[in-house]
Amino acid sequence: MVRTRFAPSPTGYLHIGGVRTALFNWLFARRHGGQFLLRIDDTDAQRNVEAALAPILHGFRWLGMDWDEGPEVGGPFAPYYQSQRLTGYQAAVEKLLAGGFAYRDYATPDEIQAEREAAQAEKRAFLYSRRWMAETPASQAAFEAQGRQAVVRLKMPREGKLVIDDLVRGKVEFEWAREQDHVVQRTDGTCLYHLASVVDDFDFQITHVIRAEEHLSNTPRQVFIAQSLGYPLPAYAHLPYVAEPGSKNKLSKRKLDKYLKNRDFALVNEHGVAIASALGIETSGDTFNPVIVDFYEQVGYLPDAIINYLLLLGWSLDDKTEFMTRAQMIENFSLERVTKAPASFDPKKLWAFEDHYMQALPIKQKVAKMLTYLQRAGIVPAPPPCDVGPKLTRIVEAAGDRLKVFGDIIAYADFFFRDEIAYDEKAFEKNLRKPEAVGLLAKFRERLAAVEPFDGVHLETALQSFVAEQGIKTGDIIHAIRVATTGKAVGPGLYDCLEILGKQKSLERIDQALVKAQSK
RNA sequence: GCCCCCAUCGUCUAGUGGCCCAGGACGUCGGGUUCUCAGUCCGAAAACCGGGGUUCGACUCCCCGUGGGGGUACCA
Repeated sequence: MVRTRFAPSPTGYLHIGGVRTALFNWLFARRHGGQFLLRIDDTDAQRNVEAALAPILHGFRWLGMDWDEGPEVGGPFAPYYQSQRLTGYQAAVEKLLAGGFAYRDYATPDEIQAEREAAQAEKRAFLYSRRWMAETPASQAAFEAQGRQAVVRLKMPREGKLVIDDLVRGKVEFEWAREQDHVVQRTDGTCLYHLASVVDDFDFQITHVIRAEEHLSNTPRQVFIAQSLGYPLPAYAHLPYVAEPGSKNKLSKRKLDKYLKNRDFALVNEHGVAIASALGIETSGDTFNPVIVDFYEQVGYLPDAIINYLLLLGWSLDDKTEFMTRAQMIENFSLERVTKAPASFDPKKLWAFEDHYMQALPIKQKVAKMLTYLQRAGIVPAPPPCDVGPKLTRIVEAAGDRLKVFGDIIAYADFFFRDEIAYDEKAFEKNLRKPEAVGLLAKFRERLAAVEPFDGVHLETALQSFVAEQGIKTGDIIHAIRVATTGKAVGPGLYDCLEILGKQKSLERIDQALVKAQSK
């Protein structure tokens, strides 16, 4: 039976790098028909854990990574919150102490620091002298009489070595004598992460600890704790971290300013921020950006695109497979094929996956989802009038693969639904300021009024014959019509635009543009 | 300082001693198609960190550098 876990801290957001780690855990568990659980590392958390956890759980659900045990779903080993498991940690500390695997230490932080600095000055590895170690009640009392307070430290072995057979990295060796007597319990009685983590992994019967490589160096002390407590060891797999765009530095949420200097990152960010602004979402600070999963949900990316991209960030099936369904991912995932080197996050490639998945999405689903975006942006009223559906379907069809995320519909649909039109002034200047252009547009307006039925085929015929008669090229008139009727320089095919707009509205807009063109 | 991990095109990667004067994808550049944009089609440029070994033969194995990352906390 395989059991894996992901242990988020309730921070209020789900980090893209964390999702990658969670994904590999989830995939591995599903691959082997095991369980994936969520444990909440909230030992040093402040007041509102639930509020800070909600966006994280929401993100997992949105991405389709279900957990078999953990918050909200419970499970046989509940509770899954570390803050509620303190007595278990305390018991473990007692056991360590009783077994001689740990000791009460009365050194002050300054005294430890002094020893550490002395070792460094001599260029040798620091090893605590254990001068303030109390092993008997008598020495305890003596130290306490001096007003000293105790922490509990691990009494690490000082000879031999540890060999870990890491599922990603292979054999990794550590000399025990290089390992510190780490603190497992503070003077105030609270326990530290490593102890808690090991106890929980045992209690939850975790078989495979799959986590970021920053924990590789921490593994010896965890192994020591586990062995001292008589626990069986889980298998370990240390994943490379996710690096910054275009660099090998670890991706962190704190360096947003730096990432925004990366062209691709900035582009993806701006695109998302524009959509979010139209939706009235707060986009300031470091709560809304491409490092955070919520960004993608709000802007309207597809979970499958995110997952597929993340899957390939540090893992590959072979030399060519890029796109995989969930079932294929589960069927093929293996830790042996995880890369050892860090992989940098490339927003442009994520964008390419999004593009692919969006184009593959059935039109009905696109329309349904995009309608909610138009409503949220206030372009379409909340219970939509019944004619909106067919019209929106036409728009989505006409826009085609220009729509990369659901939120893109806002920019493509607003001129079809809104009465007033916002002109791209630059395009207007270019195409509608010259007298010839205005003259042609005025002439074509009359031609347009006679087109019947007002559909793509007839519109094209009308325009082509007009062009032939006038002895001009299509390009000489079509841009003027586009700007006049849609306000923009780019967009879906013009015949589609006119047809969707309808004759009346098309003529009105041309008239309006002619007035504006001649005003100035 | 000490310990550990890592190193193929700009990026994600394939490669487990000869199939590699290194393959795929994203991106980039050039061209075709087109009313714009998007797309699509065709084409191009683009990498084995450096130095020593081992071997008939190294991207692949070993050693030494160099570079990057992590740990060394009464953080997680």
